[in-house]
Amino acid sequence: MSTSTPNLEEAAFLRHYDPALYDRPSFSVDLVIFTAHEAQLQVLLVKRGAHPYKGCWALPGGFLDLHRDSTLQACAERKLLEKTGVKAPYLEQLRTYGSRDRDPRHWTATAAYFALIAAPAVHLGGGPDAVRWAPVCDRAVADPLAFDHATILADAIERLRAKLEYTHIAVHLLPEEFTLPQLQQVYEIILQQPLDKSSFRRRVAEADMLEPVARQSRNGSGRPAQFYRFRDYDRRTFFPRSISRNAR
Amino acid sequence: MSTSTPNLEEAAFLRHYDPALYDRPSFSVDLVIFTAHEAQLQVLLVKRGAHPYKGCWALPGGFLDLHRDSTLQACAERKLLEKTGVKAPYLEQLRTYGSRDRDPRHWTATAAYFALIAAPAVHLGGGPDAVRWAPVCDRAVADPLAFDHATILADAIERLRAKLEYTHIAVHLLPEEFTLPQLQQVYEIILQQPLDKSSFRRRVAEADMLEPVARQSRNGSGRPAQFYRFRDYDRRTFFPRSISRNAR
DNA sequence: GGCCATTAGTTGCTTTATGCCACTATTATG
DNA sequence: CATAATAGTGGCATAAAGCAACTAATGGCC
Repeated sequence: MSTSTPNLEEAAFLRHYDPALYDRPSFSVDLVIFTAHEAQLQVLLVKRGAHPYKGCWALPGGFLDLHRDSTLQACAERKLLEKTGVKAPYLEQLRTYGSRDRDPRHWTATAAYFALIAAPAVHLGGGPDAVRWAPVCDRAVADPLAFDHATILADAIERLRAKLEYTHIAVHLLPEEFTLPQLQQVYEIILQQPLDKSSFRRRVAEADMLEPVARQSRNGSGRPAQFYRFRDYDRRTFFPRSISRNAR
Repeated sequence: MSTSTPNLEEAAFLRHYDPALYDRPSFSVDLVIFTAHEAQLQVLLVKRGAHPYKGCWALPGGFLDLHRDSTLQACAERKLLEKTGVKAPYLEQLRTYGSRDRDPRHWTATAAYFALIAAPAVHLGGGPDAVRWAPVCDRAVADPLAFDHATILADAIERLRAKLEYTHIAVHLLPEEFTLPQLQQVYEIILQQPLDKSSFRRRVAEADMLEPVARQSRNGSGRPAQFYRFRDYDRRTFFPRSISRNAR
């Protein structure tokens, strides 16, 4: 990214030569990387090292590399790998934010993606940037975010909540093998309301998404819980009803 | 839009001058404009007058104008107005498609929007382009479409179907005043299955979205139907359950 | 006018899903 | 061996959805 102002004479020439070439917004990809950890939904933030918003926390991201990235999705996958060192089990485009005002320098657009990863999978601190997990509380994090990243984050949380109702993406916030109480806790963390155990289990059973594995938890006192594995990561099936109807 | 190939020497200079300026994909906005007409879901297509895909049907759209459009949404609104002459009651971003391959010339990205308008509202044939409504059958139209527009269309239909289940956007496919049988027909057209009249009306009544107006239909034989008006275009309320559960 | 076809709109019963709460099961701990 | 703690099941009251028969209001036709 450059902070120099365009040479207007040159720009005018280029515009004449090929209008489509010059009339392009600066285009980047930003990531909203979620994990569920310690009874909280958390999002990965990086501290900006350059102006504008220098020193401010922001969503990880960066500009497209037209030579390396053959698709937008590939660019998002590359940046995710660079930031977290893992290939996320779930990565989905959120939407694209484009306006003259979102960056004080010029017209910019950013394609926002959101990713779900299991908390233990990530080892931060690889690069020189300051990186941290920030707990999400009521559609936002405690710190102010650069650009329109607070809006992007709020939209991502809304999308995540909505998709929890009719898809099984919650499993991607857990390790490959997990228990039903763990899964229910993920739902409760994200929907921010307690769910009825009996109804929750009935619904999960009806969806027929999980297969038991020969393993049981040993978490201190109490009856050990059965571990399960998500049956088919490719299949996109739906709950017959909204799961938040199981609220108590 | 230009079909000339970039001057590589010049491009290299510009890249040196401002890497962020040159490393940008060509960026456009495409529209999926839906209407419900004659018991079919229809989508607006234009015939391409330039290469590539010259003579092929395509979704309407075009490049951003960084001087006129302050946001992506504004650009979509402008193009919609240019194509249809109306301000659509519903316009929503679908997603952005970007890859090296979708245009044979170079790396391109397009932000796709979908719009819903009432059939009688539109008067086509304003511009020199060939424009037509194409009936949608099973997530596609009869003709092959330019670029990846068939994919975009399929995604738009999927989004429309999904949103029909939990929002009231269907009303935007009808004139301001409409009858319940008309509304039910819109649902049946898009979901492609007959719905139970009694359950449908019960659900619409529970949602409390419509207010009756002092007007009745005179459509040939049969009892005249009550007209209604959508109560609040701004409010985003939801059906408590998926409406397609009313399938017979 | 009277009958019929046609479409709009209502009612009530049956079936299914959900909310709720109590119950059993299996472990650790003292 | 009792108790606390967590996992998991069962049953019943209530609410919603499916289904089909019913009434209502219009135009067309004799």
